[in-house]
Amino acid sequence: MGSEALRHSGKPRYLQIADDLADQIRSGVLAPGVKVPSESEVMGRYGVSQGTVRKAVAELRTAGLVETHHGRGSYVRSLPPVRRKSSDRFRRSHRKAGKAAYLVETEGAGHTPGVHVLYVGPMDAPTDIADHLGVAEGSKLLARRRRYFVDGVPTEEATSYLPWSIAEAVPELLRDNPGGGGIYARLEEHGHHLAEYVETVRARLATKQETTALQLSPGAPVIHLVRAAVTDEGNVVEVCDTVMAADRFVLDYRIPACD
Amino acid sequence: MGSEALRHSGKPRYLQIADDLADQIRSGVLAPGVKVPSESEVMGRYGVSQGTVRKAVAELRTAGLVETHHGRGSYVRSLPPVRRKSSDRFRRSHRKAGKAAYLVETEGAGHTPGVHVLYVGPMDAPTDIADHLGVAEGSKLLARRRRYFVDGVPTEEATSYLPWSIAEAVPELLRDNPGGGGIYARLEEHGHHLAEYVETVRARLATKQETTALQLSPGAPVIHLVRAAVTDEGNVVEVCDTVMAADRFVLDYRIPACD
DNA sequence: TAGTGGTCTAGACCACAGG
DNA sequence: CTGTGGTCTAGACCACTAA
Repeated sequence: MGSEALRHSGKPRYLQIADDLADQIRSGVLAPGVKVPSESEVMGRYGVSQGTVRKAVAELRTAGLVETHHGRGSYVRSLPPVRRKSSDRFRRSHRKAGKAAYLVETEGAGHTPGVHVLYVGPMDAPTDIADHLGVAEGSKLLARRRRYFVDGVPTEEATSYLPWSIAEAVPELLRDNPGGGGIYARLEEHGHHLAEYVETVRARLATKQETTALQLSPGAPVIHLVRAAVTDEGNVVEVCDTVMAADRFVLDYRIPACD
Repeated sequence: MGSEALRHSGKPRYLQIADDLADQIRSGVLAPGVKVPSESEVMGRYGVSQGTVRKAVAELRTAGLVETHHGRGSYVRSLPPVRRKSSDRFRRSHRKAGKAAYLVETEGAGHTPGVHVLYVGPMDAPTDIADHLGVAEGSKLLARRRRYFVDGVPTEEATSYLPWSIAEAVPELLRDNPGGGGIYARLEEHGHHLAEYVETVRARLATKQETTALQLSPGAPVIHLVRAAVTDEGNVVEVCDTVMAADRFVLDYRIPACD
């Protein structure tokens, strides 16, 4: 009985099994990409029922150690490359090189970047975005939604929102590729001189859609970052809403000391 | 059979039940703090077995909507206070008021702050901290570990590390309460003029210990923040390692645009 | 003690992937 | 087709909590 094993160790059987497997993964007995023994095999090996094995594997999944695929099996997760989002990525000098920040960052780390444009076009302002932009809810905005990849693995999904009145004066913004230096370069070329960026960072569990879009395990955490670009006049001309796979990013910020 | 219901909706029964309950919570039918119907009651109401109900409740738990207590029942989580860590919280002018940043932030939001000092004393430098401080691994450091509360609920655990050579010259740092303005004020009084703070932000799932310390549900995400305090001379005099319950914080950063 | 959530079983059927 | 993970049941026993 399970209760017997429980008395022996003071720990649920499914956690013992999960720890056993986790040790094998961390020690390299089960290498990244390798198939984890099937449920029925683990059932036999430990003499437990399927439900117990499933609970054990669920533990490993939320710990980010394995990913499960219906009909195929469970596999040890290969650790994805970590990208570092530094706060000086918005320097104008970087834009002059003509490359977007993510390209430089990713290639510099020896990885292959990729972007997929999901949508570029008009959209009614959602409440939270409207708040940031200082416009009415439901106002017409330009939305630019794209998904970023590193070595073919999706890591990030970002949507930029701009008031339509600003966007229509900058024709490049309606194209999939806004050109060298990205949309901030285009905005500054059209007289919107940027003074600062304000970022707010949250962390939470991924929604079902995000789990799919970013190929995450259920229960995996994401970083939700909202950045507002503010001009010299104090106007917010763009808001960028980004959802990142938490285990693939580290955010860096430099805060100058002041009085 | 479950398969029948599955065909009807294309959705697993346990998710239907979870969604039903989630709707009742969001619509206010089940208010914060209220007891969720017991497993046996839900079993009867939906005509499913205990395992199915448990999976549904597990969903609500990882979604942060509910907390379960062995032997007592499940309760709708009362929305926790959100503290806003603005990047200007380290201004010297705030320190002159004599209050620590967390006190001002928490009281300003209408909540009752609390601190519990867990440890103040010497410690050997862990590798990552040693890297930040630019000292050898295993060097003698002063460690100051404390847990922060909001309205009695633990929200954050932070450890400050300082090279022992610096700490021993500032006697207040060895006391539980370092005095008005916190350790940054003491450091500046002793000639360490701070030029900037560098923060690195990660998000991940809580470990077992963190789950206990911060009273989180298993599988809940945390924000892991490491801040280095840098002097005019470019020396790192303090590193603060903080783990926060992700759903209780929003981090704010202002990034000045520059060339 | 009664009621609650936590663990476990033995067996069933389903949906998916691959040979 | 076989083997895999995903869902579900009916029933059992345990551990914790509160009356």
